[in-house]
Amino acid sequence: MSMTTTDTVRVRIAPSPTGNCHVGTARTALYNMLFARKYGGKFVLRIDDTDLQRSTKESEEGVLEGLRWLGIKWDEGPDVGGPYAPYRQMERHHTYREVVSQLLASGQAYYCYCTPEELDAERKAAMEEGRPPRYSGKCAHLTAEQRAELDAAGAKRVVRLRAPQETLTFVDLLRGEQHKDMAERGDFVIVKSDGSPVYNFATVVDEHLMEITHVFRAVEHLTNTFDQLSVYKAMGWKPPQFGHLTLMLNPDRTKISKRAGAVYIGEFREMGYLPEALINFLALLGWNPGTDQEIFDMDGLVQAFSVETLSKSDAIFDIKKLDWFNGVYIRSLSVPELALRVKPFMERAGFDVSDEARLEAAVALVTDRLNKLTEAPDMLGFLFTKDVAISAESFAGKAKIGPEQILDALKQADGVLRQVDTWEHGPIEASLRALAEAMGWKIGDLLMQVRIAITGRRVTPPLFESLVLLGKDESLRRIGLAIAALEH
RNA sequence: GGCCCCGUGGUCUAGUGGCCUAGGACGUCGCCCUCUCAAGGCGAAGACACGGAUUCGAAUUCCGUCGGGGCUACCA
Repeated sequence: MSMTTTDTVRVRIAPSPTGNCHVGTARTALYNMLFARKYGGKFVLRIDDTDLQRSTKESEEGVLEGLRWLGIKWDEGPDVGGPYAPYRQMERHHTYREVVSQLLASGQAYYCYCTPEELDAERKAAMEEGRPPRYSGKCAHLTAEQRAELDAAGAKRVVRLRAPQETLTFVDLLRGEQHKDMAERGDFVIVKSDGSPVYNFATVVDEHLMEITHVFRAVEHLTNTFDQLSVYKAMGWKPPQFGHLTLMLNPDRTKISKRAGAVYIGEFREMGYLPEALINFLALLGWNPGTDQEIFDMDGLVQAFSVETLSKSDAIFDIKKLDWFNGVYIRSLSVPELALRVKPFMERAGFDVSDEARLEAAVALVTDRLNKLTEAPDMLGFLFTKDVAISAESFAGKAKIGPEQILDALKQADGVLRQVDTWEHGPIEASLRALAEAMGWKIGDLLMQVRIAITGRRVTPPLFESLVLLGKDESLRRIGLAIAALEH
C-alpha cells in the first residue's frame, strides 16, 4: 500500500479487559502486528477500560496472556511500558479531563442535564414516528444561570459534543470513501455522569496523543468513526487512517458468540490447539496472500501480508478447517517437541509420563494420528497404565468371528508370542503373521483381537510398535487377562 | 424505522470485461495404500443471490430487489 505520510507507522490493539482474550480481538491484534512489522512500525497495546466497573487488573492479565500465547508481541503496552505511557485509559483520566475542558471552554461541548428517562422517552417517540432518534439539543442553549441552578439542585450532568452539522468523510483503507451526514446524528455524549469518558471520545484522545497512524478494527466501528471524526475536528487534530475489518461469524451467520462454541483463546488452548495453527487459521480468515499458499509461520505472514488482500465480507469460523491446520502443525513438529506439548494433556488425564524417552516413543506412534493434543490421552493412555479395563464386551463386534474363536486365537497368540525371544517389531510381526496363516485368518482379524486384548480399544496406534513399547511381560499379562475375561 | 457495510460450491477464498467448459484449500463421497485408525496418493460431486441495464462480450461495470450483518447507548 502507499503510505500517505512519511511518519513512522504506529498501530494499536485496544482490548477492553474482560478477563478473556476473544478470537476476534486476537485476529485484529494479529493484523495490526503484521502491518506494523511489514512497514517497520510500532505496535501498541492499550487497555480500553473506560467501563470502570468491569475492569480489574486480573481481567487485563487474561487478555494479555491469550495474546502472548499466540505469539503476538507488542512494542508498547501496560506491561512493557513505552514513551506514550500510561497505556490504560483508567490511568489517563486527567488527560481526557483537560481535553474536555478545552472543548467546554471553546463552546464545542456543553453540559446536558437530561435524565436517562427523558432521553429514553424521546428516543422511543422518535422511533414510533419513524424519525431517526436524535438528541434534541435542548441543553445546548442553557444559560450560565440555568446551569448554576441545576448544579445547585444536584442534577446529574453529562458532557455532549456539538456534532458538526455537515457531512463527514473519510477514506477507509478497505472500503473506500465513506460519508455520513452528522446533522442526523445529533450531539452525543463524550463524558458520562460519573465523570468517565465515553469510548468514542477517549479513543480519539489516545489515538492522537499516542500518534497512532493507522487504525484497523472491526466493521462494527465503522459508523462510530464519524463520531470520532467529530472529536478530531473539534480539537483540530488530524485523524489517523482507518481500515474496517470483517467480523467472524457463527455457522448461522450471526456474530461469533459463546453460544456456538469456543470464542476465547484459552478455550482453544485447552481443546488442544497449537498457537501456530490458530494464528495461521485466523490470518487466513479475512485475508489471503494472493497465492495458493496456506501454511504460514509468523515471519511468512509478515512477508506476505498486505492491506489490499484483506477481505470485505464477513467469514464464518469453520472449526473443521482449524482442525486440519492443527493436524498439519502437529505433523510438522519434531517428536521431542510434540512430546513436550502433549505432556500436560497426559498429566491432566492422570497418566504418569515422567519417563521422557517412553513418552517420546509413544508420541512417535501417533504424530500422524493426532489432530488435537487432547486426543493423545485416549490414544496413548494404555501405554502409561497397568490398569486396562478389558472385558468380554471389549471384543464384541464382528459377528463372523465368535467368542470361542477369539478365545482360541488369543490362546494361540499367547503361545506364539511366548516363543519370541527378541521382543522387537520384526520377530513379533513374523510370529503373528505365521500364526494367522496357519489359522487361515486374515492378518487384520488376528491383530484386532490382540489389539483389543492389550488396549481395550479397536482404534489404537500400530500394534507391533505398541507391543514393543509395552514389553513382553506386560503384553502377555494383558493377553492373559483378556483370555480370563473371555473364559467366563 | 433511519443510516451504513457485505453477498463466488456446505466453509475460507482466487477472480478487477474476453485467459472462466469459474481455480485452490477445508469438509463430503469413491478408489488406492494398509494390522485398526490416521497420514499419504488419485478421482468425483458441488458456487458467481435474483432481475434489469451497459457492452460484440459480465462473476467482474451501473441500477433495483432480496438476503445477511453493523450502528443508531451515559457498552466497547
